[in-house]
Amino acid sequence: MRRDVFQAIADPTRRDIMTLIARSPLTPNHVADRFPVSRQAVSKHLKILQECGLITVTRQGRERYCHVQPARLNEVSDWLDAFRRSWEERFSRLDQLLAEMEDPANPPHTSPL
Amino acid sequence: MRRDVFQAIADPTRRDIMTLIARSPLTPNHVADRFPVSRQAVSKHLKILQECGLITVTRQGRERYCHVQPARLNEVSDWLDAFRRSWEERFSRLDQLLAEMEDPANPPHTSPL
DNA sequence: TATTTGCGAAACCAAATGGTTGCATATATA
DNA sequence: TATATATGCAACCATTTGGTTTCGCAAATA
Repeated sequence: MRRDVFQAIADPTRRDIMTLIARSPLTPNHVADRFPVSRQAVSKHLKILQECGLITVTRQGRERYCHVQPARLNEVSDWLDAFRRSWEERFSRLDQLLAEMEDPANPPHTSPL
Repeated sequence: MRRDVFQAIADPTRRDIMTLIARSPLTPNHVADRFPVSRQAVSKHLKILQECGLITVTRQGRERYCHVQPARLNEVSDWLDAFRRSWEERFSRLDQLLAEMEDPANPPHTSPL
């Protein structure tokens, strides 16, 4: 099974869980209280987040606290940055730009980010 | 079927396709040449990217050119920004911080991004 | 006109996903 | 000690995913 950060945040519930426990660590039960699915479904989401390092869990007696690990999201922003660099590189390649200007299928004036 | 930007970029092949055509628009066949899967598999990926607005396709005779639409990725960076705001808010809430310092299950010195 | 080329659509398939219910276990508490 | 609480794990299920092969059709070309 694929288990990477991009796949982890593809699910809207998992994104919401991340944002929720970013404010303050919560136990699985408290997290589950905030979502319309079962405790076990949330538990699965937490396991996936844990497996790709987006959260860590510390035990405190019979309770477990889920803490967010924000640094792991750098993988996403790094990819976004690399993508944007590729996009901007397009405008610095004169030959490419000239070719596009002569070819109506490749409009050169598509707006950047 | 879910069809949003997060789900679209969850697949590594689709991320690579995005980065590839960010440099310059390509036809589906040219895109497929760059990947180890069949042309039809790539065609499906392109359809998904198109359905969630990450690429647009212009026709030129019997060829189609796939163009990246970078602005749609703002949905991702917007979520990252919102998440980081939530994370930073954690440090501005004094009561929360004090509670964490007294509770070893909630370490207050977890490193930010 | 006959053929090649570019590409989408459909049918099919194994695996993954996101959910459920039920059970087990460890820790608090009465 | 008996009970309640917090939580993980396993089994099961329907749907989605990512891939394949096959077919069809429109546009270019011989």
